[in-house]
Parts: sequence; C-alpha cells; structure tokens
Amino acid sequence: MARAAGPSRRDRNAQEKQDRIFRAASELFAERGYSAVTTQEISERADVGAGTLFRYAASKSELLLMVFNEELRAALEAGKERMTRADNAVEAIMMLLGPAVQRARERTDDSAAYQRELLFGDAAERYRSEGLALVARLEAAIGGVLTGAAERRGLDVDSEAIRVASVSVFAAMHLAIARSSTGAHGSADVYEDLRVQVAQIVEGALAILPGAPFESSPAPRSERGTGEQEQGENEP
Amino acid sequence: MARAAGPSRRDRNAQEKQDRIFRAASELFAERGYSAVTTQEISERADVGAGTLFRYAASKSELLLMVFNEELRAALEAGKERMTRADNAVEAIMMLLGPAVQRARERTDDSAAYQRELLFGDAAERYRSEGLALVARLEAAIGGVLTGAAERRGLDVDSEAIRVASVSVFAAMHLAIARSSTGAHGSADVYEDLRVQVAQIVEGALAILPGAPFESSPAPRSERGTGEQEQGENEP
DNA sequence: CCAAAAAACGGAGTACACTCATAAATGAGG
DNA sequence: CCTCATTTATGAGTGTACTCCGTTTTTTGG
Repeated sequence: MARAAGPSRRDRNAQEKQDRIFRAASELFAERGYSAVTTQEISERADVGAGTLFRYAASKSELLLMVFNEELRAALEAGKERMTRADNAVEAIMMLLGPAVQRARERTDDSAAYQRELLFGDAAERYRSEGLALVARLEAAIGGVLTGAAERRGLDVDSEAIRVASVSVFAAMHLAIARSSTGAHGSADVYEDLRVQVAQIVEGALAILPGAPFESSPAPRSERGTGEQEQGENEP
Repeated sequence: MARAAGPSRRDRNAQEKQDRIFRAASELFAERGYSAVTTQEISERADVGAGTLFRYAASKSELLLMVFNEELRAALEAGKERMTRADNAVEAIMMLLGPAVQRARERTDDSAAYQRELLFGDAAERYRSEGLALVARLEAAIGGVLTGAAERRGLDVDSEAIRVASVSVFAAMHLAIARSSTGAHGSADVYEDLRVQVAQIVEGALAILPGAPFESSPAPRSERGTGEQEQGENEP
C-alpha cells in the first residue's frame, strides 16, 4: 500500500492514540463524572499505558479541558446560529449563551469543573489556552452584538467599553455555572438572574458610551485620571 | 488554681490547637504559597499529628479558606470604612472593593486559589460557607450603595434588580482576580477594567429600574414571560 | 537490508492529601 | 482516688495523580 507523502506512521499512531484517549475520557466523564473517574481507567479504556496518557495531556484536568472544549465549541456555533433570530441585543446574547448554559444545566458538576480549570488551571497548557481562545471568541461575539446595538442607537462605538462589557457578561455566566453546581448563595434560579444581569450590563454599556442620550446625574466616570491610587495603599 | 465555670480543659486544648493550626497555615502560605506547602509541614509547625489536622479542617483547601476568610473579613471592614468618603456610587463600590482587590494584587496566586475554592469547593464545609457568608455581606453592601444611588435619583427601588446587579459586580471582581493570576486573556490591566465594569453595571441597573428616565429603544426585557424555553432544547 | 539514532511507550515508583484503627486524654460516677 | 465511657489525637496506611527511566518502535543514513 503506497502512501503519497501523507503523515508518517508515527503521526498516524499518535493521532489514533489521541483519538482513543479523547473518546475514552469523553465516555467515562459522561458515564460517571469527572471526579469519579481515575486516570488509570481512562488509560485502560484507551488501551495505552498509564504513563502514556500524560504524553497526550499534561494532567487529568487537561483531559477535561480537551473534552469540554469541543462541547463549548459546538455550543458556541449553535449559539451564533440562533442568535440571528433575536430581535434585540439582550435576546441575542441570551440566544448566544443559551446552548452553553443548557449544557451546564445538564452536566452541572463537570461543567463547573470545566469552568474551574479553564479559569484557574495551570496557564500555558495546551488545552487550557485552547479553551481560553474559545472564551475570547465568545466575548468577541458578545462584543459584536453590543456594537450592533450601539450603532442602531446612533452611538459612538467605543471598542474598549464594549470589550469590557463583554467580559462582564462572561463573568456573570461563569458565576452562574459555578453556583448552579455548588448551591452557593441563597439559590434563586441563577439562570433567570443571568438574563437580568445581561440586560443590566448591556444597558449600562450603552448608557455610558460617548454620545449616549444623557449620562444621568452622578457621573459614572470620575474626572481625575484613570484612578490608580485610590485602590491601594493601606498605610498612609 | 480555681476555674470559674470557664471553658473546660478540653475546650481550651482544642482552642489552642485551632490557633496553632491557623497560625502555622497562615505563616506557611505567606512564606511559600498555598500550592507549595504540604499538609505535613503545616501539622509539624502546628505541632499536631498529621491526622489531627483534618479534625480541624476537612481538607487542605479548607485551611486556605480558614486563613483567607479573615483577610477578606478585614478587607471588607476596611472597604466599608473607606466607602463613606466616596461621592458617587461607582467610587463608593470601588472603595469598598479596594482593600480586597489590593490584597489580591499582593498575593496573586493564593488569592486566586481562595476564589477558586470559595466558588468551586465542596459545599457544606465549614469555612467555605463562612466565606460565602462574607461574600453575601459584600454583595449586600454593594446593594446598599445601589439602593442609595437609586433613591438619590428618585427611582423606585427594585430589590431584585439590585441584588442581581450586586452579584454581577462580585462576578466581575472574581474574574478580575482569577485573571490576574493566570494571565488569561490579552491582559490589559484587569483592575482598570474593573472600574469600568462597575460603572457599566451600576448604570445599567439604575437605567432598568422602574421609573428610570426612559428605557432606551430595544426593550431590555422581553414581554413573553420569564423565558425558559428559548434557552434549551437542541432537538426540535 | 542493516545499524545507529531518535522518539514514543509503559509500568514500577513517588509524593501527597486524606483515612482509619488504635491509643491517649478527659470527664463522670462511685 | 479509681474505673469506666466518651471524646480526641495520632501516625501508619491507602488511593490516586503524576514521573522516570529502561525497553520498544520508528526513522534515518549508509
């Protein structure tokens, strides 16, 4: 069997193992949950040595990131799809977040673990930065919605303000997912809250944009520079 | 030596050990950082057996929560103090968050770990719920500022909206701390961003309050109920 | 086709958080 | 003061994520 300059045997082997590992991890997490699965089990099901596993993912949590990045990627696509059917900014963002939020409702614990590893895991590991790139794309999409809304209202688009608001929206979603798993706080449907949070952030971002109708009384931005000094020093 | 119905010997012993453990953990975390310290070291410095440690804190992360709860408590007091000197809502909230944010800048990694454990740790463990209670107090304080601002603008105070906005503010702070440790995202001073985020959230919360000047064009809240169905089902 | 070099593999070994069976300490009752 | 019951302390033991180095496989070069 001739091979037309394709990937070498080594590469093919690596790819196969990669696939087996991905499948094994994905299945086991789905069956029993991230925390209840051992790396031994994953390596066994993937039919590789216990040590080999760690040549393909630097840690157990990287395996989770590897698997759930794909989920997030898919959810993001689906969200972008749906988004087009919304008729205002808040709805558009909710549509965008919808599929990801829905996944989180179905697989509470593992989704929370994913959020945890995504934001708190060892930086500079492959799958983590992949995941962060997805988050960046999500935020960019949110930013797009906000930009559109601003333009429709005839406001000057300040990309910084919009970027920052997008981060807030992600932060709210992140916390909603975290809370739904640990029952933190006084409960109250966290996902209903999320809609309100998004509405507030959207409204606030647009209200503050230069050229907004009017910046109601107490100026939200103080005049004195970018203000670094009033955060810190405990000793006078 | 007579003893006037005070705590029993047992209680005193327990209290002493508790103190020694707290001090040992606090010192070691400060010296070398949470992740580099082993529970062995802590139990040795506290002069208790390795097993005893876990009678006073259910896990290593509970030790972190135990120690940093006090930091947060102090920061919160300091923040409430400073807050009174602010002349608008955004400044007040930044003052309130200031000390906690400052601590996070000084001890990036451990603060991030604290946030992680606080939000993602095992629910129903003592120090975690203590920490969550502090967060609730922080959010209540933020809510107080917002209520004041709303009243000063002559708006009807919707406590739900205000509660939810307070959660957003905490979410933004939480993520700012998480990011500053892992260098996630494109960087850009996360704490400068935080000020803008707070301004946007405050403005948005007030803008949406019933009785607000006018709810600019695309209605932030859709009319059709509380909207659960448009988040979910992937299959039609 | 063979030999040497390089890369990938794998399982025994390690470190560390946490548990558990046993021992020590304390308090209550006589 | 002594005995017994109950609570608390302890460190050897356990499970598990991860590492390390000898072995095997693959590639390269002649």
